[in-house]
Amino acid sequence: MSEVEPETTEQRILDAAEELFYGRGIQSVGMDAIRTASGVPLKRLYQTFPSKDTLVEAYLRRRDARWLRDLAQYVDTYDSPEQRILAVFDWLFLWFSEQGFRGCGFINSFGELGATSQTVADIAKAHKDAFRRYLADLVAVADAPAWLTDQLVLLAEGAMTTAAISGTPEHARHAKDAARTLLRAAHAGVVTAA
Amino acid sequence: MSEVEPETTEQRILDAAEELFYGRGIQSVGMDAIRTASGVPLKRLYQTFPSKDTLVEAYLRRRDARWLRDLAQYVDTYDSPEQRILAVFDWLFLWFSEQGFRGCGFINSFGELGATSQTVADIAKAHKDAFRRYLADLVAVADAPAWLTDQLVLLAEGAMTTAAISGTPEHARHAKDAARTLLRAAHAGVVTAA
DNA sequence: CATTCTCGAAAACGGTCGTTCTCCTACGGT
DNA sequence: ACCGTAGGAGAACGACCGTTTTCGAGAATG
Repeated sequence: MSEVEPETTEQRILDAAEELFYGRGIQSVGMDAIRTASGVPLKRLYQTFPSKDTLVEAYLRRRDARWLRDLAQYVDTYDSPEQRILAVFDWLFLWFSEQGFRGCGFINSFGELGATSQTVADIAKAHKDAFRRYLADLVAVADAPAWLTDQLVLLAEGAMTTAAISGTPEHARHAKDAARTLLRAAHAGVVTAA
Repeated sequence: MSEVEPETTEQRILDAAEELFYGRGIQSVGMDAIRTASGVPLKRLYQTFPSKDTLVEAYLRRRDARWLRDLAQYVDTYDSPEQRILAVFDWLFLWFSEQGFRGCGFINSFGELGATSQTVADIAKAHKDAFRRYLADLVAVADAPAWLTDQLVLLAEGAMTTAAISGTPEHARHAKDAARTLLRAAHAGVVTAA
């Protein structure tokens, strides 16, 4: 019962791992760096996560769940279906403005390890699918055509990578502007087939 | 004068390096794999590129130039300013459909090494800037407002990452549909301010 | 107090990687 | 034929990394 700190060992490891993996890339971070950052000795670290691969997997899964939860919490502060769709891009702006923002952790890990690790590729795909399903719900509630979802996904994903590489959050505003135009066009029944 | 093959040593190295770096990620590829794939012995490899870092840099620079050149060549087969803009997304579809497509090499290398190597981060940024300038030209010639450029960039970048992770090229079509809608809205003078 | 057990710090191990070096073959010039 | 040199194949080296093991300092128990 020496639980002085509220944080469990697993959480301390995952906190350190997330900051390092996200901030520097996965392969650039050794287990020793995670040990130093978390203060958890190597022995206990390997008792909690039997390999670096499992730790990477746990990092991605926790980040996946928290990212979608935070997004939904923000969107839930709006009522109007149209505003809820646009709120997604406001939330992106807040995220892009955070110190240490370095793009989408799943796009980054897919680019780094997707060809090597099927697990990482699958988790990234599942994350993007979940995001797409969330947007599809918002679109359905707003009575917009289903294909608007695909367009909004592209704007959001494009904003993430562009914001990461350029280092400025303003691209979320541009995405929101475009989303508003597409939303209005969809509601107006403007069919954009060739 | 034993130049039987038209390829120079440097080209053979870069060809092998590009296929491996792009296909598996940079840190996952050792110099020995490049030696095997290129058939160039290690000694000559290091005479041509004094370190892995310089080889990575050369890989990125050559890919940058060729990518933009290929895009422009395709777009140049169209005359109408509007069709030239939309042709960008047709070219993306062709690119996404190529065997071994694994997303944008610059987004990938930025996610993997951008935090560690300022050089890689700079090259990725320069590549995206050049792409943006190219789109800005197309937009200007089409007499569309400058801010349309920002929106088109987001659609293109989003299509790249979404196509990479999902593994299907259709997202280029969705991006083209959205681009057409945004282009029409811009020409109609629909202001999308809040 | 003696003993056993727990646990953290750090050394050690095996493998890989970037880079250099060695050795050997083959050829060119005289 | 002989020698010098270039060039290629691969061993070698030093550093690092993921993982395991050792060692010693306490705490718990009799």
